[in-house]
Amino acid sequence: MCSILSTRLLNICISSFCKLQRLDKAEAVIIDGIRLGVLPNVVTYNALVDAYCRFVGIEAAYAVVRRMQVAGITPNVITYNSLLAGASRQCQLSLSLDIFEEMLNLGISPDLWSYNTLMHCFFKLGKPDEAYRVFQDIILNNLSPDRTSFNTLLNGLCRNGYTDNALMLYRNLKRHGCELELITYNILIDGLCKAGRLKAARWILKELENSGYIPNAITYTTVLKCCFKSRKFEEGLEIFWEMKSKGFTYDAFAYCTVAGAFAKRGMLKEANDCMEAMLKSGISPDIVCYNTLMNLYCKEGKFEAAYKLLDTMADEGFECDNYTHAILIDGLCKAGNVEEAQRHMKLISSTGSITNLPAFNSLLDGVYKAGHAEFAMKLFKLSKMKDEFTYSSMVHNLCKERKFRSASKLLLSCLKNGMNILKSAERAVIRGFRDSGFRRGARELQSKIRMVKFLQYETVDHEMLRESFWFRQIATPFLCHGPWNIPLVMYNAFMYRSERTKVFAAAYCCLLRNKLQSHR
DNA sequence: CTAGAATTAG
Repeated sequence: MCSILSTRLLNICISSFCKLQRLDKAEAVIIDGIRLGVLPNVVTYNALVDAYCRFVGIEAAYAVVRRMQVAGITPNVITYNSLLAGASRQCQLSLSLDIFEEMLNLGISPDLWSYNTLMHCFFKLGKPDEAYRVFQDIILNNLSPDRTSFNTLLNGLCRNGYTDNALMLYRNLKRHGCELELITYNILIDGLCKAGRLKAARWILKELENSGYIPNAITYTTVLKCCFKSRKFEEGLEIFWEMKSKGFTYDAFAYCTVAGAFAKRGMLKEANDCMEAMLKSGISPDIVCYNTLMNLYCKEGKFEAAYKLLDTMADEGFECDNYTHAILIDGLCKAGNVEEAQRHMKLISSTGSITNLPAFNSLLDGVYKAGHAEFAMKLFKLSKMKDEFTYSSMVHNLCKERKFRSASKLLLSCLKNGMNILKSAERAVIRGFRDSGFRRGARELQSKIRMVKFLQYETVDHEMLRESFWFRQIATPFLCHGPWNIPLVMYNAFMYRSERTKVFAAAYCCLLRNKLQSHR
């Protein structure tokens, strides 16, 4: 009895030190405990594994797992959930899969947390199919998805372009009387805002308030960002003042959003004031704040200050990320110092192997604008990674040189690759043809664009239809009130796929179960 | 395990 109590005390001690990121202290306490005859158990080691995952790395966490095995303690689901969450946090998909497999091999059956984490990981990596398969697994393993499962699903659907499916899932959850959390509404509002569907977002905001919740700082920041994105600057500022008066500016989020919006409008003084107000209110800057400041210094042309900021960041223990480098490289290019930008690009590509497409895009644009058109074209052709900005920048630059034929070729190849191009780039080429007297060329290009888009849309659309259908069927098994209300078309599809029918039935049963439980 | 901020264009 005594030893159980002591181990419990030990665990409380360990978990406190782990939360404070004092892993050295935690380790010391374990050694002291062993010396005094208090042996650590699974709980002790699990706290350590989680802390190592969060603050050090997966490898270090695995070292703890090996240590516990040596000590004769078998890792359990919670150990593996921590490892899984750690890998997911770092977006290491293959590692997550390995961990999951290892877990299965050891005969540890995953619980809801394991599945939720895995699902989140797949969504984060832009693999909604895999994520959906995980959701299927939850049901096939006779587990009931909880609120977090649905929140993760909603968030993942929104982030992967399935806003409609997310909305449908939301409606069905609501219709079945599931109690929604504030976070659920926030997820949806953010997803809808980012998809540019302001009307729907406003509607959900209203439903949030109708269900008795009060919008929190996150809701406000989401709406704030949305205002600036849709160029409702004044409205955004008003919301910011409201946030201030309600005490929702206790962290850096709102300040960085507003400062970023000011900077984009060229109102550098106001942006600076905003950041200064933030620092004055005692918020300690994080990496995003530093990047926002970096952007301001670059836009103002204060490169000395920018480099000094790099030193400050290093002193404070912050490592530069892709944003930092992209901002600096873009700033240097826009200031006409392409050589320095190239030097910095070389520096970051020599130290890390991570690709930084925004930085590359800025540099490419800078090189072209500095008069090295051929070199830029060579870089463009050599690069494997291209996005809509890469193409748009090239098209714009070609148009400036009045090379409309090459520009239109590039534009069409961009669309054929299934990528969008900025509307401005499209307009530039068409206007270019028209203004230089090639009215027919302009018309031809327009119809070609329409054609390519149509073909693209056709293939994409079928894909989307099918996808959305499966999502509706499984991820939102509550689309219909019951199997008896399924539209005939869907019913036929169920008949073809007995396995999916089974999943649907299981999902429906589990929903009923949840409903019954919540009524009790 | 789930929600908000920072970069490229216009």
